[in-house]
Amino acid sequence: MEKILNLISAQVCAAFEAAGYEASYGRVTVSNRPDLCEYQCNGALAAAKAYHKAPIQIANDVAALLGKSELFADVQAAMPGFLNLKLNPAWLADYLEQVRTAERFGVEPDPEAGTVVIDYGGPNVAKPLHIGHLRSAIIGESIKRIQRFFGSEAIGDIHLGDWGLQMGLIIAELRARQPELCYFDESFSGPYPAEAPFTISDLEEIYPAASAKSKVDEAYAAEAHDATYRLQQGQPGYRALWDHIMAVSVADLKKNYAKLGVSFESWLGESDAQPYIPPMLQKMTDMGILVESEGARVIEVQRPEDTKEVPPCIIMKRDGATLYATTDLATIWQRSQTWDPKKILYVVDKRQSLHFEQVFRAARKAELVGEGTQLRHIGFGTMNGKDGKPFKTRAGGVMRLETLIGEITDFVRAKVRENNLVSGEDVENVTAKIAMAALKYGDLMNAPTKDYIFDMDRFAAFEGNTGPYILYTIVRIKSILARYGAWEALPVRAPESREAKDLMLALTRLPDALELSYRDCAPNVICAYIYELAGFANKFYHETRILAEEDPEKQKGYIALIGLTKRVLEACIDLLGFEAPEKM
RNA sequence: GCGCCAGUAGCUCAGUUGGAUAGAGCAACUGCCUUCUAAGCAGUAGGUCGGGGGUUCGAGUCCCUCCUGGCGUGCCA
Repeated sequence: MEKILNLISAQVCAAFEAAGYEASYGRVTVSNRPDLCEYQCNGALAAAKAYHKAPIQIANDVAALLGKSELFADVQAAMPGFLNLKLNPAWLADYLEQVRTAERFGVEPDPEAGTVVIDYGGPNVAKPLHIGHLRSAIIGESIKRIQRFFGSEAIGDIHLGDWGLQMGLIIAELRARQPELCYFDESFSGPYPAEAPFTISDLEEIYPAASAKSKVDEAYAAEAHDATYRLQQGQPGYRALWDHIMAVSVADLKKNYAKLGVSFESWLGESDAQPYIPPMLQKMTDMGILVESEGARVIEVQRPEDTKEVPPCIIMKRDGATLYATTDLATIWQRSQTWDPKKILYVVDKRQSLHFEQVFRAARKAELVGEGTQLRHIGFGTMNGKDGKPFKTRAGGVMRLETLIGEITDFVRAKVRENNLVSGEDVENVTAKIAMAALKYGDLMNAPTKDYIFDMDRFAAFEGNTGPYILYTIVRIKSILARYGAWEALPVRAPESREAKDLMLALTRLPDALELSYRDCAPNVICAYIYELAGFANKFYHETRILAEEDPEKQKGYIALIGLTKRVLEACIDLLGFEAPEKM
């Protein structure tokens, strides 16, 4: 359905035209002076120049015409030439009743929405998830849900880091520790054991140990490189070990992402892109774009219009090995052939922006995607500690995701018990929901591209602009609705108080917030919106005795209003990736 | 060196295509619970929007310049 600002603007534009001015000056915005009006139009100020007239005179002309409109309860021209508008309460109620009964609150889907692949995982196998993976997972999951809301067929792709030197390091270290294993016996003819010779805990210890050793021990590093090479050549024992590493690791990853409420439709990894590499290289060679440079094979991606220097995209190293960019390009080709997506979105640390710029340009040049396919890097900022430097634990290490979730959960549980509104088995259920809201909202409220300070105390506060505040608002409404009874069919009624009208006006702003968050892949816009909406809801709640209201018609109106508010808030937090409990 | 991003209240951050008096939260202080959940509501205090120029009726927002910080910058991922 048509957005309220467009309906209002249409009226004002018509008035401008009727008064003898260009219609486009009639564009209306939400007021930045809520004490004076609800909507404003600044067109008279802009028109003054073109018509060589005092802005206030133009505003007066238009105001006189608008006074008759049924949309407005009040129209004022204010110095130096603002048009201040207040809506007719009855008209507002009619509009909101349409919103209430419409599919998806009347928000129009994107007619251009197609298949979209979203890459928001990137965890390395054999390494525990740490807080560096948090933003990608949380932001990516939210963007996926927003894409779906607007009609996209969204595929979350975890894109596992399951290939390359890290795997060689693990294999080399396993070989150093247990050389007697059959995987290292080249004469072994199989079959290899079904059971892995290690657990996830072993792997999580092995990888960092091997990585550290390789940095100081050149011979060891060479062995790791050799193991990587042999694995990539398909040596059976190494391949069997790799299968074990994958099975153990993926099971653990699934468990941990599930705890976060994050899921993926595709569990492919870098290894799955490998078969695409040889034909891709052939294609690039045939096209004549794969050129030799300083011993490496590269694709030049500098463009004449560039003001900056863009280094070539290196496809093959001097020693013939492929690298990160090669795999990413092959993955693009793979995705393109598998899903033919309209968009591929990468939710990856913003420090990799140059890498993606190079890869995207190379992909275009090599025609790995159709021209209609949008490639976009949604770079997110670093999570810093209170000192402004990348977040570290007290011991100086990287904090594991499990630890973080555990700490927040413990805090919330204590608070839930203290509150005493839930008991028994519900405690854990409610605790988990609140903890997730605190964690996710705390992250998503920041613009993705910005670095932000990760402050455990702030997550623990739960006052003000936090996830629990949003949940609390919903829970209070739910509590009233539960006592009232059937509320779903009650129609919206014209507001009689300032608080009711403010809440209704806030509800009409939903489409703008959602569309902006969709366009910019910015969940923070939704956070800002629901914080504002929750504020108006709490003010209304505070000023209005709902259940004690004696006039049943008035009461129905109140119930309809908070019912719609609840539905909107719940729809929004669903897009953010969390949900509200019944009590808290 | 070059490129990108940032600098707004004590702290953490909003601020849509330039519009009226620059907004929140936290921290501080003051009120409001025998009444639908006080994880709430109302209020007080706190600002040369990094500095300097410019564009115009009007600049936190656009242009130039300088300062400070972060990140990136050909064979790691």
